[in-house]
Amino acid sequence: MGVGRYEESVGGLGADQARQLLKALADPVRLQVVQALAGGERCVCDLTGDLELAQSKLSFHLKVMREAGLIDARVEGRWIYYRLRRDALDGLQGWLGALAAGCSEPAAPCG
Amino acid sequence: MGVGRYEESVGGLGADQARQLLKALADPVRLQVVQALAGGERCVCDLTGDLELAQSKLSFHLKVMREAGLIDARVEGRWIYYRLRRDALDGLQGWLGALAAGCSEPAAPCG
DNA sequence: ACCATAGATCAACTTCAGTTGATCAATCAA
DNA sequence: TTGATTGATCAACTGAAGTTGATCTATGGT
Repeated sequence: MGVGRYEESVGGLGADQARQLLKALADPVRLQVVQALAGGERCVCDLTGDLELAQSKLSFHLKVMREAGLIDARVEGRWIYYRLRRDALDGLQGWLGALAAGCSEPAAPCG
Repeated sequence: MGVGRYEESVGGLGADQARQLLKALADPVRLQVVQALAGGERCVCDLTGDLELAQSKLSFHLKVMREAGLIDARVEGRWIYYRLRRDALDGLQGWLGALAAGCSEPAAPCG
């Protein structure tokens, strides 16, 4: 069988969606942002100030996270509020759960 | 053979541990390996064959995953069996759950 | 002892993600 | 309208992460 032998999708999320989300989370700057957003919605100007990040830097990372589906934006006047997407977090949790489900099977001896 | 260094018995993961795990998962090659291991323990030679990866390439990624605490190795004769660490997957799940818990709070208006 | 196989490691190379400073666009207040 | 502020975007630069092919070690079979 070779290619395609393993399920390309587990736990409701496609492998590629999961990977985008994981990648969006796996950066130190973005992790800071995520932790700031874990307490609730925040506007960009607050994030810039609290995290002491260059504006273009923060904007770059917000875009990565948005394109991965990890966060959502809401425009209000001239401010933009970002928040974590629960469906993304829940989806990843489910994906991890599916991985964990079968991972304890012993190997077929390889001799 | 070096053992993973993921050890946190109680409560959630530290942000840095979580980030190491996320990074270990957020690579296309490593994700293939993870999905192969999701069905249970496998030896390296099987992985090399099934995933059609260069041996040094696979070895590199296995090392990254091992150092992140995502997988464990077991030596048996001249074969080495790898498997996913349940504690790592469970830890990440819990970490995500903690994020999701408070993320729906509305923002304090920013004017 | 010899040889074949499993798998780790190394150095050279390449690629791509993140940083930086600048500029652009949109909104609001005067 | 003008000017100030929010935030996105762009191009040039940098460095870390991944790839490749070679070599090295250890184990087991003959």
